[in-house]
Amino acid sequence: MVKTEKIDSTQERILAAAKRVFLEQGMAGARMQDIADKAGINKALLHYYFRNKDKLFETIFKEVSSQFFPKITDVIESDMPLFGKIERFCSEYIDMLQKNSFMPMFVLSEVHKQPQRFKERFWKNMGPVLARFVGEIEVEMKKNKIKKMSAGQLFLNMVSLCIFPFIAKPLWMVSSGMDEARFKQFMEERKKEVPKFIIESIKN
Amino acid sequence: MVKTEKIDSTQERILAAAKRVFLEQGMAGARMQDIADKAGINKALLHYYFRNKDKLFETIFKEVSSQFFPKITDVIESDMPLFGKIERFCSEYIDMLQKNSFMPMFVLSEVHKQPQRFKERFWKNMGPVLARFVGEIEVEMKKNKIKKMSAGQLFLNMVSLCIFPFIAKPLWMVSSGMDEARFKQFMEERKKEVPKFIIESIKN
DNA sequence: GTCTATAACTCGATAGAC
DNA sequence: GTCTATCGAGTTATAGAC
Repeated sequence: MVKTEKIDSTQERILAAAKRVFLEQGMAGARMQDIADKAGINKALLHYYFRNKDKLFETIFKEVSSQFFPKITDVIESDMPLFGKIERFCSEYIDMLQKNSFMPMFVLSEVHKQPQRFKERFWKNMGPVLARFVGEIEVEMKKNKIKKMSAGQLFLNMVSLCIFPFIAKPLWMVSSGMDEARFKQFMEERKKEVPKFIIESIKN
Repeated sequence: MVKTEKIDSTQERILAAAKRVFLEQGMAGARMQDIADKAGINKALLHYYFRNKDKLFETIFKEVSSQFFPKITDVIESDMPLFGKIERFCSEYIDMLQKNSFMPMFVLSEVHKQPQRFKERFWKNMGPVLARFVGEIEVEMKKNKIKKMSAGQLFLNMVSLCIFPFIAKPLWMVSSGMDEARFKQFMEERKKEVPKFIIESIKN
């Protein structure tokens, strides 16, 4: 080996720590000290790697939100029939969120504070793909393959059913008395239940 | 008049200002100075009325989250048939959120940070009511009035469809290019669309 | 009750040695 | 690259006059 890759480099530990802290606390709530502690270094070194908090946040937000959307692209771009796409769209989405259940809260609460920034940096790729999906739904309606309704409303229904449970996760767990394992199982069932629920509603 | 009620008392102005600021910024992002300014007083006086930021926050959170759930109680406790309840549950809920679109983000992001606190202080009243509603749904399923599925999943679907659009409002507006007026109209349509969508899916 | 002034503190950021 | 020490801005909170 000519080059030694330090597998657990300082930079990587910083990013991992920052991700945890930002996802849990949001930009305003996160503390550089806390990130430094979790990365096992001190604040000065943190600033050495990422000039300031804003740049660090930016990096994490980019990473997180670029994971968050694009897997979906594959499904939409595929040549499956619509019901198949809906099934896979929902189950893939829920699956991804199960592995990253902090993401929706994080992304949404930051978009909520900086909508313009989000639009400029993250929407340009994803927008057209989703627009195409909505267009495809409209075509199926015109052909009377599915019930006629607003395609925008239907799309919003779809993402609501997938994403909301993860945003409401702490509330739901506390309210229903579910523990982590039970919640996981409940979401597992949802991968089938959600598309079934949707298709049941729109099929002719 | 024996007693003069100062209709726009300092305390009330503080609470109104604090509500605005906390709803927009969350606990961590809100500044006492900002609240004081919006209330037209200074920080010292703010501390005179509410010993510290935490106590002030607590008060607002209590007020906001106690508005957030209970209107729903009336609908659930009424003696309408199930489909009627679903219709009114959704339309009332969406209506309430239209007037307070910051609430869901606020409540959820704080519950997310302090789940236990929420459980202890705000769940005791609402829990049983919602449990009764879910129970009623189960009964209708047993009687084969509606399709059989998990009543918990159905209930979660219902609240997801109502609440999520308001959480995603900034994201949705940026993505779809809707302005405030168009979004309002879109939500107006949703008051009919959501219950229709649900009932279409569960009816026999 | 309300104000001015300021203490006390938190936190992001930098200087400078190693 | 990494550390210790410290600065300085911004905030919460209090003292004390009116």
